[in-house]
Amino acid sequence: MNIGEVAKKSNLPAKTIRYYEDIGLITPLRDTNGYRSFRESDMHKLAFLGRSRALGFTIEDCRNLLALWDDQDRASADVRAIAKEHLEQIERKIADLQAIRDTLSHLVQTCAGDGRPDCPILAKLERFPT
Amino acid sequence: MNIGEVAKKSNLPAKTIRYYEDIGLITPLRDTNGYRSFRESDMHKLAFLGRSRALGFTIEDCRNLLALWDDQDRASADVRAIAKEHLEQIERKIADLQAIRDTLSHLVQTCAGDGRPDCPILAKLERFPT
DNA sequence: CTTGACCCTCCAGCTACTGGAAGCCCTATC
DNA sequence: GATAGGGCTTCCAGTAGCTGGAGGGTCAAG
Repeated sequence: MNIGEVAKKSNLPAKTIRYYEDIGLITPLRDTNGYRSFRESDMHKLAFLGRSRALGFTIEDCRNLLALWDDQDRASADVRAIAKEHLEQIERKIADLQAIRDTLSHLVQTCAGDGRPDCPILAKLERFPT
Repeated sequence: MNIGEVAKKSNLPAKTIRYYEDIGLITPLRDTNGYRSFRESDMHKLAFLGRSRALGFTIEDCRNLLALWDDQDRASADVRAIAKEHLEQIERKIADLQAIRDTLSHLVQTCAGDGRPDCPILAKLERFPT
C-alpha cells in the first residue's frame, strides 16, 4: 500500500504518517522506486495511533502504549497506569477550564456590549486578583 | 524598575517579559547600561497580560484587548465580542475533554490493572470506532 | 579585587504537526 | 515520443508561547 491509500484508510494526513515514521513510531518498507510500502501491521499501528491521539494521549504515551501493545507479556497494570495518569490530567484540565469559563462568562454577562467605552471586562482584567 | 523586580511583582518570568517586548506587547525604556527600565504603565500592562493569559486568551487576543484598553473611545461591544468568542471556544474544549474523559474513565474502570496481559484498554484502542 | 547576583543578546528546543518548494515516478492520452 | 496529471520523495521553515543555556557585561558588598 502506498501512503495515499493508507492516509485515506487510517484517516491521517500523509504528512502526519511521514512524521510518525520520522520519529520512529512506524517503519514501513520501501519499494525499489523509494515509495513507502505499508504492510497490514503498519496500518494497524496507525489506526491505533489515531485512536490514542484522538483520546489526547501524547506521542510519548503512544510510544509506550504501542510498546506494551506489541509485548505479549505486558502487565495490564502498566497500561492502566498510563491511562489513569492521563485521565487525571484531563480532569485537572477540565476543572481549570471550567473555572476560566465561569469567570469569563460572568464578565461577558456584565458587559453591556454597546457603543459606550466603559467595559467591565477590561476593568477586571486590569484589577482582578490572580 | 529592573526586570527582576517587575518579574516578582507581576508574577511573570523575566524570560516571558523579554519575550513580550520582542513581540511588541510592551516597550520598556532602556537605561544607559542597556538594562530595561520599566515604568508604572509597563507594569500595568504586564499585569493585564498576566490576567488575560491566565484566562486563556491568546497572545493575539491580548494584543487586541490591550489596544482596546488603550483606546479611550473603544466600544465595549468590541471587547465583549473577543471575550465571547473565547468563551465559546472554551466551552467547546470543555465538551471535547468531557467526552474524552468519559471514554477513558470507562476504559480505566474495565481494566483489571493486574499482572495479566489481557487489557481492554489496548483492545479498544485497537478496534474502537473513531 | 573578587564574589555573586543581576542583566544583556542570541540561538536552540519544546509539541505535534503543517505548508511549501523542488524534483522524481507512473499512467494515460494524443 | 511528448506531455499532462497526479502521486510520491526529501528538506526547510513555520506554527504558539514560551524556556533553557551559552557567553558575556554590570553593579554593590566585603
